[in-house]
Order: sequence, then C-alpha cells, then structure tokens
Amino acid sequence: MQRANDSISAALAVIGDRWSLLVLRGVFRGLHRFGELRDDLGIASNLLTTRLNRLVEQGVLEKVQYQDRPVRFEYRLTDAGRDLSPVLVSLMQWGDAHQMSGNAPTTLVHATCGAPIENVTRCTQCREDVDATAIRNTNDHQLETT
Amino acid sequence: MQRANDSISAALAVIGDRWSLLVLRGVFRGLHRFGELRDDLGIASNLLTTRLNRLVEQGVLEKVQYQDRPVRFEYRLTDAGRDLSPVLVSLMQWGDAHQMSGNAPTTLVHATCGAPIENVTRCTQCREDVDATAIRNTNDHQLETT
DNA sequence: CAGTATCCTCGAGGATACTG
DNA sequence: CAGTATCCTCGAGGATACTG
Repeated sequence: MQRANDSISAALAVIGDRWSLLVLRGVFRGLHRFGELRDDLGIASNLLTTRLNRLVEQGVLEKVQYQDRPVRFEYRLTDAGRDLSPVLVSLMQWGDAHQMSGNAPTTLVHATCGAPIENVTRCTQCREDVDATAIRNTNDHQLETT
Repeated sequence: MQRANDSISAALAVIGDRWSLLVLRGVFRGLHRFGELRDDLGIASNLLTTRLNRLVEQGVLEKVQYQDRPVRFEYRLTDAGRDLSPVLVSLMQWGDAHQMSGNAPTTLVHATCGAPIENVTRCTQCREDVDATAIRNTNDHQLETT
C-alpha cells in the first residue's frame, strides 16, 4: 500500500486482503489444518497456501508439526496473531449491530463466566470507556525533533 | 464475498476493500471534503468517488451540504460509521505493537484526560478484560430451532 | 473544487489437474 | 491429506482528460 508510516496502513498491509482475516477467524475458532480451513472457507487450495505462507512469514501464524510420516504441519497463532483478536471481535461486533440488524448469528462469551464479551475503547488513565467522539490524535513529533 | 451468514464477513463486505478503512481513518481525523481526502490518501479521484458513494449507500457516511453556490457536500460519519472506531483503534494498536516495533507514529488520547487510550475486550458480566484465549464461540441456534 | 467519463493494466483470485 | 503447478478471468485500481 502507500504511506506505510502509519500503523493502520501497516496493519492492513498484513491482513488487509480478501482472505487473511477470514483465515485467522478460522484459526481462532479452532481450525488448524489445511483441509479444515479450505473446507470451511471454500477457498481455492493454491490461494490458501499463499495466504498461510504469508501469514507465517509475517509472524502471525506458525507451523507446528503434528505428525511425522508423512510430515504434516498445522497452523497456530503466534502471540502477534493472538493480538489480532480485538480486530476480529470489533469487526464482528460491528457486523452484528449494523449488518445483521442486531441478530448475532454467533456470540462470543467469556470462558469462565459464560457471559457475552464486548470490545471497548478505554482511557488508560481514568479507566473510563471512551466514545469515538472523545478520541484525539497526537503526533509524536516531539520524539523526533528532540 | 461468500458465506455472508457471518458478521465478520458481513463487515468485511462493507469495509474489507483496499481503501474504505483508509478513507474512514481520514474522516475520523477530520478530513471531510473530497479534495482533502484525495490529497491525503493519494487516491485516484474516480476511485474516491466510488468509495465515498459506496460508504454513503452502506450507511457509514452521510453527505452534508456545506455551501450552496455551487452546491458542495462534505462527508460525515453516521452513527454506524462512528461505531467502526474500535476497528480502526484495534488495527492501529496492533500495527503499533507489531509492525512499528512499538514506536507508534501517532497516539490516540482521551479528549478529557489527554492520556492514551487502549482497545480491550471485556466481559459484560464480571467486567474483567478477556484474553483471546478465554473467548469461546457460541452458536445461537436455540433462537432458530425454537 | 468536486467530481464524471474513458480507457487501460495488472495481479489477486479462482478452476483444475497433478503429486509425495 | 496437504499441498504445488498451470493457466485463465475479471474487476479493482489507476492515469488522464474533461466539466459545471
């Protein structure tokens, strides 16, 4: 993409194509093997190969051998991959609210409580939830000009 | 896309192309006019036209007239558009952490505190932050089969 | 200034056959 | 089963000129 001096474009350069987030969604849901992902997504196998390799290169997924004759690998989230969870959750939350008119086909719940989870933006200082209108953008220029 | 019976694909069908999220990022940052967005993004004008029209159709942006001779419109976020804020914030947070090796080029702050904000996933019941590994997926089948 | 109209390119995505 | 190899299509994206 252009202007990679921005974290959003940088993130989109990694997962901003038509399949990557869907592949990751599958892995988050417990699909780790090539065939499982291919069948679930209905993606052409050659494409799945390139997507997986790319995500591995980018450090989002890693190949873990699960069998040795023949040698077979499965795909697991790295820490960086797991950190993409909020992206998927926020996307799903938005889709639920605005594309499914509130009828969520699936709900994400807290493993220990069983209660639904939500994605929010919060202030690190006052700990209050921050509305989109209360967000400001600060250039960290000082760091460079000092 | 395929399988639109999923909120993530549904969301991606609206903003999952190469430009939409970047356009929205611009609007969030205060760029509301055609020329501002075009210059900031370096996007071809015909493409910007189709992206903006599409986002308006999808109910994410709305045209607001700001001048009448000649008639000129600017683009504003609707409520649905504003609800995409967590997607942008989580994407930026991930880009900062994993693509900029922690050196955020820009920081989002809370308007009232001035302190940095963060995007988290939280349990609606116990109010604790929920780690990606503590998220479970529940099919809401009961609703349909009843 | 905020687009619209045209035309073109290129590569992501897809279908299909094949292999250790 | 987990890919690789080939070939093809089509449309998103882009460049450029034009207009009220």
